[in-house]
Amino acid sequence: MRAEEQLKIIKRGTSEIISEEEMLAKLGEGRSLRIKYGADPSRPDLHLGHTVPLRKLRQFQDLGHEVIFLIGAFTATIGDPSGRAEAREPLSREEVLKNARTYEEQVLKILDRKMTKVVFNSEWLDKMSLSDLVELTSKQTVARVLERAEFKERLKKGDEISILEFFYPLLQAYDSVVLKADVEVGGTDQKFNLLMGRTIQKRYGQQPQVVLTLPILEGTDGIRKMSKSYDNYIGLDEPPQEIFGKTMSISDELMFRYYELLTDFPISEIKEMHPREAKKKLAREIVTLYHDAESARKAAEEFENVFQKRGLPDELKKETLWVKGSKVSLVSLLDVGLDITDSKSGFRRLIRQGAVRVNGERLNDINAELEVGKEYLLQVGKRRFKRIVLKNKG
RNA sequence: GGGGAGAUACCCAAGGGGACAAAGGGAACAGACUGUAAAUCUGUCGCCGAUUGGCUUCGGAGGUUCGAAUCCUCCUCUCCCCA
Repeated sequence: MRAEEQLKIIKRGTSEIISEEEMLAKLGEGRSLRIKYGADPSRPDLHLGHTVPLRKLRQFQDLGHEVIFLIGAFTATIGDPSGRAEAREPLSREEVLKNARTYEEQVLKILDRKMTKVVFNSEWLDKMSLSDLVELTSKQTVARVLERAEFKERLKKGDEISILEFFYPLLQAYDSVVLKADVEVGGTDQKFNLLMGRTIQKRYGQQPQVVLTLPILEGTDGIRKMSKSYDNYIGLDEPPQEIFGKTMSISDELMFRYYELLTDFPISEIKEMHPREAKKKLAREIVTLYHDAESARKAAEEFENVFQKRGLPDELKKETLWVKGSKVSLVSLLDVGLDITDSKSGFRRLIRQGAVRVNGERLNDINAELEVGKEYLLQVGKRRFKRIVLKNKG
């Protein structure tokens, strides 16, 4: 494919390409480019936010380029300051390696295995000698590193910055030197680090990599970036119904954003649809991508059943709870294994607020009792259901 | 090396001896409204009981006091200024 056409495909959904001319020139060489993408294996559970760059990498692969998936085994033991308000806990080597394996598995749901080379930066960073390191540090100044917005903010706020963290951009840049990367892909929050790669590559006499940044996906709250620690994420490993449900709960505005960054559907078509139908289509598409079409169909069906028709989920397992006597208070069931809310106080609170239903009847007595020997359908809020059987343990 | 400021619940942040389980905001959860939307409004938001009760919590360890998040001592950590 001609370089211009490739560029057009690659440009879609990107935030910035530095620089487009260089990109075009590299594509024009007609060889398979080395596309670097660095991953921090500290949290191996991938969510939709991670899929944005991964999908971009896949596009490169489909155009015949090679993806070098770099696992920051070494750097993860330091801790990356990116997008963090505070210092990150370094990981042990064992944890990193274990996480990396899980990571790899999940990543290959999106990437083409044949076109992906997985490497660990510990391979070369472990062997680096002190003089190598000193040489590296001599290629950059403190002032330049301090330019990084992240550091500036933290300095201003009076937060700590460890010297180890300070090294991070340099090491990441050095990775690019070792890998002779042609392109490095990352989120916009990585821009500084990616650009550092260019500078350092030049200082080591290499052609600088092209930097390609992608927008950071907002989480389900629509405000902050998708992240496990904000609990606003949709995980790839989550069950179909969860993915479907979470997707349906996003705002309409955010839906278009998700369409743009997570699918290939043309936005103009989506805008003509009823928002609810459009959102369902999106939810089905996402479930299909990370599970399969059949699961997506089922999830949609169940969703309609539970939320639109106020019915019950399909698969509601019956749980048996063993209790003493002939009657028990509802709240006390938490003591014998009922897992429907965190604490008894919390449970009472929910009852008082009218959030609890037993066999479909709204309950408002916090001392309500259930009869042993019978079967009950418990519901807390809109989404939590439990079918239980009470049995006497004598 | 010297001087100063600070550490409060999931997060931010007030409180400077009793009315403090601790203001306010955010997040979260629930109710109303809906398209399970979002936005909005209302309520809840340490744990255990329940009618006002008990227990554990304000960086850590001790101490003063009838009584400490608040005062004292030591320790840990962070920041700022000076050298």
